[in-house]
Amino acid sequence: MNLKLNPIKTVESAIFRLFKNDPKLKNYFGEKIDPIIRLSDPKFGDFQANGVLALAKSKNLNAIELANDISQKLSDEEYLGTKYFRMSVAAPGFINFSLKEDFLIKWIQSFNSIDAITKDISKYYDKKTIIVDFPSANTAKQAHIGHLRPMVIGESIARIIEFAGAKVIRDNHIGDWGTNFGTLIMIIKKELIDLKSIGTPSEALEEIDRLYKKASLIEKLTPELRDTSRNELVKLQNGDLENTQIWENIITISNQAFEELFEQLGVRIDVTLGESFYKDKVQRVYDELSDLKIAEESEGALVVWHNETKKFAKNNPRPFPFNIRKKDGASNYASTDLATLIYRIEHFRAEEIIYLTDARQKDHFEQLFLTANKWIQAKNYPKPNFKHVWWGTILGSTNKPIKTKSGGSIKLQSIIDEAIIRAKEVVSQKNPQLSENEKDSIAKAIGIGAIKYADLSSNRTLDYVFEWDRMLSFEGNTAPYLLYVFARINSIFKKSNLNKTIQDFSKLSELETKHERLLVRKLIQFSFALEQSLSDLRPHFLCTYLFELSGIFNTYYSNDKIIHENAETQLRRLTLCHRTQLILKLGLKLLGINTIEKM
RNA sequence: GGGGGCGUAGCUCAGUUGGAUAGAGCAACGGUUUUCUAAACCGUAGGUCACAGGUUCGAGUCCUGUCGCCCCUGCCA
Repeated sequence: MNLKLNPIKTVESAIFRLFKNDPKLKNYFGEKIDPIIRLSDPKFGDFQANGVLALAKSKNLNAIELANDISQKLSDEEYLGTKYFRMSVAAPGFINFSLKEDFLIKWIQSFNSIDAITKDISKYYDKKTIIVDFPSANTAKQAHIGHLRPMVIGESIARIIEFAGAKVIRDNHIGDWGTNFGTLIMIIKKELIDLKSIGTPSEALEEIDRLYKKASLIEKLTPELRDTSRNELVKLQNGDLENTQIWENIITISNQAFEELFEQLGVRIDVTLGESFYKDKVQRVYDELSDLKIAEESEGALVVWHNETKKFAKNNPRPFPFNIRKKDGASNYASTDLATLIYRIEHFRAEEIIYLTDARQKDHFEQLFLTANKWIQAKNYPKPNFKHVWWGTILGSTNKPIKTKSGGSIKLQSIIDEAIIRAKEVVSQKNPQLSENEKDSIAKAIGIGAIKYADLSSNRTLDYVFEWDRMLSFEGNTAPYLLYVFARINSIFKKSNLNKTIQDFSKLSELETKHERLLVRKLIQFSFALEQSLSDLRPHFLCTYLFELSGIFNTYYSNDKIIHENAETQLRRLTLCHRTQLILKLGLKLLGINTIEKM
């Protein structure tokens, strides 16, 4: 048997082979059937094939008889055989599959390292070039809680598809070319501010943020200043040296301040190409889309209608065009996104582009993709896949979007700081004997891990409620609970005299207890969870799995003594600890969460 | 007005894309430690899956309608 990480694949390919080779089945159903194999309730087995029911129905056959026929044929050595799988049929026509002991052992022996797992899973994307557009940091403004989800979800998705074999380019598409720069330059000149002398990047950014708010207020009181600002913006756009210098300083400060956050949150960025980079590339968008008659003038602006989609059709009572050039001739979000998209195809040879934003931008991306596809088709450009990965809002305890008491947005840095402080309080309380350094590094891992895990563990398309006590709790589906299991296993290895970095754990002796078997079966389900997360780019499937794995490990731990007088038993149980740790570390890594050796 | 999302236990959430008797965690109640980290484990209780129809062997999941909440709806990104 060719062992696959995911045994469902093995079962599936045996069924496909059967339907290809068996003349009777092939005649009746053809080769393109879907066996619909799913995990099943443990009392029925490990997996079940639900597809027989539909097949039987399509030809008016007795489903149980068909299921019996198929499962009997699968027992042939040519297909699944009987060494590794046990099959049974249940009403009204399910085929149940159980993994036999030999399979459990063989699987554990085969997938004994990250490399072994990587080798299997990297075929999923097979070196496809994928641009992940995140976290779209803004400039001249401090990061707030709204930046949390793009950083956390984006990083996790990037890691997951990278692990699945994609060549990932993380492109931070910064908003560095807005009208706000006129206002900022105005106030900076007016107050003779030297941005470089302010302090650290985040302090400087805070000052810029404050200056902008102040300037907006002044503009309201003295409208002449608004003209000054507009004039500064025009000068900037025309390449005025002094204004360009100020603009560059602001961008540099913003990027540096964001990098501090990326560093803390473990976000990696490959390229940072903002709107300013595309400012000389939007003309091509206007030209080509106009020439192709994809875009047309409307109320002075250049827009794209999509008549095949009711919502974006021209004859809609309340029209909703894709506006790609404002009536004053300026570019906007849409023009830049189109220019960016073409650049990514031509320069990066992107085969897939994943955009990460919140739910409110769904219409924009629907219009963007419709427009891009028409453009690409007309010009015969290479056509990548487009995906919009979106998410809901972070809510406060009142079930309204989370805000500070005064109604402002909460700074991302203050969230991180508070998480670490809260985590440290708990660590100090639980383990007062640790050194201050140890407490700090543990608190950092737990605090940041907790924020991230809270964001990732529920379905991203839903809103979620931000609750400190829950995310930092050591009970339930939380980062601390998972991290604890990891640390606990470390402690076992320390107590045993086996060095897990030297020992290869390549053999596994016969399993003895029910908890050993349950743990192995759960370990085997890893790839299933991973593939679920991959198929829809939803990390919460992986979270749910890791939580369940941890629970099963804890049960195992409290029932089966691992440090054992019998050397063989001890080695086997330590091997299971080793694999649990392997999967936990890998899974958490894919979520962007660092493990800690002790806590 | 139009479009989209959501509604599952007191609370926070899962529910394997239509499968077998709807699951966790918290909170509540009860139990487990001379033994590898009790930051753990085990148990009890808690449900008209918003409501009403429909589709079929089979619906929390798909379709229609109703109610409720949230978001988007021409030049912000």
